[in-house]
Amino acid sequence: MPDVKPARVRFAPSPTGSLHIGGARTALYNYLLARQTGGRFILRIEDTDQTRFVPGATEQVMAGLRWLGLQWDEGPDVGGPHGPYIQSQRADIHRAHAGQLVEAGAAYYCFCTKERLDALRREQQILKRQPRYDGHCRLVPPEEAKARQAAGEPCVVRFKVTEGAKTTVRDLLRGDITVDNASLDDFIILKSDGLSLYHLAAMVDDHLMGITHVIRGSEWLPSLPKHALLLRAFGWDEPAWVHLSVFLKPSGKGKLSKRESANLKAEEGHSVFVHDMQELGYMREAVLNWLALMGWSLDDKTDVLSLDEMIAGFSLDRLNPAPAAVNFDKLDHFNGLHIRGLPQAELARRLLPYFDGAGLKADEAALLRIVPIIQERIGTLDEAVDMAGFFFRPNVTPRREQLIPKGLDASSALAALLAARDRLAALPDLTHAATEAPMRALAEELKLKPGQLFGILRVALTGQPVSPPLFETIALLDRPVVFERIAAAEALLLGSEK
RNA sequence: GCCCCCAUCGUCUAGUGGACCAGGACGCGGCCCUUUCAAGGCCUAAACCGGAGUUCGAAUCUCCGUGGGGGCACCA
Repeated sequence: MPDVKPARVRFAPSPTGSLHIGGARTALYNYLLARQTGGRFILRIEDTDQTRFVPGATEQVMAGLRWLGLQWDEGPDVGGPHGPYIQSQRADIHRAHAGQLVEAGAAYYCFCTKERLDALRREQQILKRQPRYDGHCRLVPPEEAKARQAAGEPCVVRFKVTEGAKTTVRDLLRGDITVDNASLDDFIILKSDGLSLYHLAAMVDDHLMGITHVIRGSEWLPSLPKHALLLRAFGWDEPAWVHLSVFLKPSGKGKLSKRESANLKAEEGHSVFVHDMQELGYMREAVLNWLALMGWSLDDKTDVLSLDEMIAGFSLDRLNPAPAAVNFDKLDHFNGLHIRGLPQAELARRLLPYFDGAGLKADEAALLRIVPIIQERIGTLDEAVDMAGFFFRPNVTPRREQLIPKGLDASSALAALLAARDRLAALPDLTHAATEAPMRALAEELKLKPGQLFGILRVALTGQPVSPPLFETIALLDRPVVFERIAAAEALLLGSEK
């Protein structure tokens, strides 16, 4: 194992929506490192901006992680030695640390109004300069600032970025990243409402929670120097920084956006949200496998991995820093692979909710009987309902034209159907072994291709042109049902020509 | 506009100076199997962004372009 020291890592989403695949992949990598090293996986909710708070989002994120099987060791609901794990409940801690920086001269109170700041920004935009704070309140004498702050004058706390210097931070995937401090402005760490901004809150909490590795999205890369500066001002050690690449749209052109992905689910049965995955018939194993391989690889050929195998084989230095376009075809492929890899009883168990959801009275025992004939022909779990729902419906409703194979007309199809019925009726048992030979012989007698005869029966018995193999299907249907459905098809073929 | 990051088949990736006329996977095309649909097997097409260096030798190192992405809030 490359990392022998137990890692303490965190997944720190803001409660602004449901868990999406980008967040899930970040959570996964954090989880893998924690499990591999015998460390701890911490869930922390970053809700310092109440204006963006979405009710229920925290629960949705937790549900998504649980569904994926990424259970956290410390978090809002399970607690832990470094709580609370909801950032808004740590406001006092953040405020005290901001005060500490002010005392140390590393930060200062800023009384600039929104109006002044807006005007400043506009001016800078017109001059085509990078918008940044001009350091106006740096000039307020500390005693005066303290007095004004104490008197209740609205103010924020800004971090004092040393001018004329450069800041270098090491990212595990990208090496040293150096920026000119001039490109950083004196950023705000505490808002006028007394709540911390992300930069301060995250660094204080990471330190207090003993975080050893910060694995997060690359959208944080530009503010990495700020975080390092903050940590250094406190005199704290830096964690190992790992900035993951973003996910791109399937076309590879542009970032995967939630808004643009809204139609995905309805239009092509895919979704960027973990909460949709189960409904769409995906298995957690497949989603995990798919996600893991977008940005990480075990070696040059392994593509099927269980969560345990990922834990065993994960390595930070096999992470890929380049952005990855998501490929839903590949998710489908993995899903099929994992479905086929499931023990039959387990697949039956997992299929049950989909039949329930479709209002079909299936049970595990019945599903277990049909699993052998559908397991290798479904790509998603919900497809089992389309494929085998007819087993659980009282009757089927074939379309008349589907009962008539290419090259035949209604009367010859009918004749074939009735002949097949008579042969089947003569058999004591409708097992696969008993039915196939007579049906093949019949086809030959009627000068039909086997597929033509079988097609008529298939549509009559299942109501659909695509189904599990015919003789296995007949064997699983109750005998009376077979003849009822044939009779119904007969009636349909006898009916009006159009 | 400024700052930062990234760059191998259409896509996900392997590749850490010679073992690469670049390997695997998805997808595509073809063949086989076949009662539909799948699954499975076999095969084909398909890439080192460009240009300068460094080196006996570069997909691998450096620089410059170009392209893509991210970021520049009292958001996270």
